Amino acid sequence: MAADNTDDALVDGLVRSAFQVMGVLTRVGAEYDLSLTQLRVLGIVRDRQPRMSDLAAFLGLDKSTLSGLIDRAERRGLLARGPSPDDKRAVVVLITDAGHELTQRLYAEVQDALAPATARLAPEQRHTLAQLLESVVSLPLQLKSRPATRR
Amino acid sequence: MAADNTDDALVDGLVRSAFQVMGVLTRVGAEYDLSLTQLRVLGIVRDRQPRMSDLAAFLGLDKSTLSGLIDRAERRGLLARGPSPDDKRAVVVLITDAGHELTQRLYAEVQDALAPATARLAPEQRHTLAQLLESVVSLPLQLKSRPATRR
DNA sequence: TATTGTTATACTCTATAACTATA
DNA sequence: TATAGTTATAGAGTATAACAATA
Repeated sequence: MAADNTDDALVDGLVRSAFQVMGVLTRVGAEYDLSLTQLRVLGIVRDRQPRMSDLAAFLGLDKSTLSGLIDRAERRGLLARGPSPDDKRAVVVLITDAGHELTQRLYAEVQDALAPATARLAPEQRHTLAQLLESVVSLPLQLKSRPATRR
Repeated sequence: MAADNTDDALVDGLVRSAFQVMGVLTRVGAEYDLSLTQLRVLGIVRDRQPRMSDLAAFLGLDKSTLSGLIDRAERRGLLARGPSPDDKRAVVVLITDAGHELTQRLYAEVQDALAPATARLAPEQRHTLAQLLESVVSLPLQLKSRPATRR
């Protein structure tokens, strides 16, 4: 509840860097007519085949929202829907070849767009920052595209 | 163009932490029926009286988008419009008392919501992270709510 | 009965284009 | 002529509610 100056500065830095990164992602996405959410979906589905409901939960969106999102990406040939092997109600989301190519291009551009910002740091500072962010980023949200171990 | 593993990890950390922070902001905002953008506007207008066009430029939005945004916030009594002293075409955005109170509550909640994540770091690590983020966050976008020095 | 996904509906966010008033 | 802001319009993103199919 109580917060000292360091915490203020940290929260401020996290929030401001977040807005900056989102600005970059928004701009890069816009070049390809992709929203932030579409971009994120592509990044997630890039190496997973989640079910609609899992993806919705991971993104914090309603399933109905996801239906529309996937509809539009599917209409553009970036994603596809497929049947789930173990549940006839379920639908899994798949990335197409075109979607995969686009995603790779997209993420390379994000890296380039972020370079001017990260270049302000010395190599060992970049390393430190990467490590600290890794610690801060929570991993509680996990996509169980393949139930790893049933307990 | 070429990017090594550290850069990959850094960009990944920046992007993931950005999505995490945005998730927190979205959730906190949603408690008060405020979008991310509304939240951001409140944070900016908190200690500034920008003109509509300056605010739009800062946020990277079209002026027409801002008209709607301010309309809705004004309808809720959080913001108000006022005349610009030096330009009869211009409109300045003002925060109301209610808006100010809400903003303070909001930002305290964001701090609390982010605490579990930042608490994973030791105090001196928090300090380091705050400093590194400060270096990374660019300040090229400046709101000239009061033209500091005309040149 | 509960869960998965879709559809209908409504509101916010967003941009483009056309317009008014002022510079 | 150019800039500041609003309005009309349209598409995307979002949630709620109601529904069909499957568990």
